[in-house]
Amino acid sequence: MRADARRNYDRIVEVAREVFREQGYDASLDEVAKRAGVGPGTLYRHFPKRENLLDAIMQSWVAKVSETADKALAHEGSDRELLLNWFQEYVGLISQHRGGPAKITSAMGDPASPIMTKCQVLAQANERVIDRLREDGCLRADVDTLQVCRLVGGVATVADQGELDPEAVRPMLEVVADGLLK
Amino acid sequence: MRADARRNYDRIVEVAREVFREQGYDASLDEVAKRAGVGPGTLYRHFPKRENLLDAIMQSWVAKVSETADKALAHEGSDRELLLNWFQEYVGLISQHRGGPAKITSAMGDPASPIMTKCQVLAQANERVIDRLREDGCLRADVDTLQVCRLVGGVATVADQGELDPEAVRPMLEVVADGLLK
DNA sequence: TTGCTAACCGGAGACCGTCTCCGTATCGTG
DNA sequence: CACGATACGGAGACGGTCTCCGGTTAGCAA
Repeated sequence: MRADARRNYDRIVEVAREVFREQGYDASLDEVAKRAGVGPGTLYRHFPKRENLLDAIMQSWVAKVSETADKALAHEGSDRELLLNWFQEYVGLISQHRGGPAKITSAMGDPASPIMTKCQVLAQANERVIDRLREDGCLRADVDTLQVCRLVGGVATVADQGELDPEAVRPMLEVVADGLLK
Repeated sequence: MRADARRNYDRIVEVAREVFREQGYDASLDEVAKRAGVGPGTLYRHFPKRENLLDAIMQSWVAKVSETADKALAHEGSDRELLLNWFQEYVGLISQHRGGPAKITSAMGDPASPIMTKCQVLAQANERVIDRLREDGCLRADVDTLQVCRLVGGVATVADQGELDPEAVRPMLEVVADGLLK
């Protein structure tokens, strides 16, 4: 990759992160290109689909995911608190910008999506937490980890679309947690 | 309202119902106008915003909602089965076309949405079921009916966006139900 | 340094969906 | 039948997506 291409690439990713945070995942890509000081052509050559751009943005995100799961697993307290705490972190991780929860949750099971592998990292982080609780024997028998992702993703999605604040989200996560625990 | 206006109005609603069913809630409105044999101007005069059209489409829906709740309440069986059955019906009601679950669930708490009153009907139907179970004393103390709508709506939303089949939805509804029941 | 070529840029513009404006046509009443 | 109120519909402005290709530049080789 040529140096100027590299510069533009990085610039676009940086700007896109900012624009998505401000305006959500539906923001105009031409706007991103304009702010990055490049033509639309340049943007679309580097990122043919919107999701490719999202993929690049999420590069640093995967490290944060694992790290967050580690912290959650180190949590002192009851199983319920551990699970609930993780769920809240999970919601935070996928709610970086508007439209994120829906996008990430649906990409999780879509092999055609460029961000699927990144979503898998999240799914694996979740699995680590679930497995830990399963070992403790406090989970119901038939708990499927992908289902857990979908449930928590669903809560995050409605919260995102309804612009709910975290205080309204917590009780919903409690219901999900209680439904999973023995 | 003039007779020709009435005719066009009805025609548009009928066609829109069909198009939304085929292509989801994001379908092109010009396409709807074209199929209905009217100009875009006519469509947008009758329905200034997309949601006004949805509102008209849902006219007959409200009756079905109450009816469905009645049937669910008449259900023979355990409390859990009653709740689970209602949840499944609920998901079916809001999943008539792609994009429906998200739209309806977020409109429920949005006073600016033209379809809010219709969503309230659904919320009230849900409340009837929840109240009935509360009377039976099988629900946790702090169950909020709006939260229940959001939870089930969230499950329906991820199912809609991930194109999951009903068999994948059921276990998620079970988790929610179990989290609500004592 | 210079010259060359593959790699890259960027903007004009095609395409699509939303929505408006206003000249024209139609209804239905007197 | 005539006339005013009402409604129609299509041309077109607008904004977003994405492509194509003539022009430019980086970086290497001599």
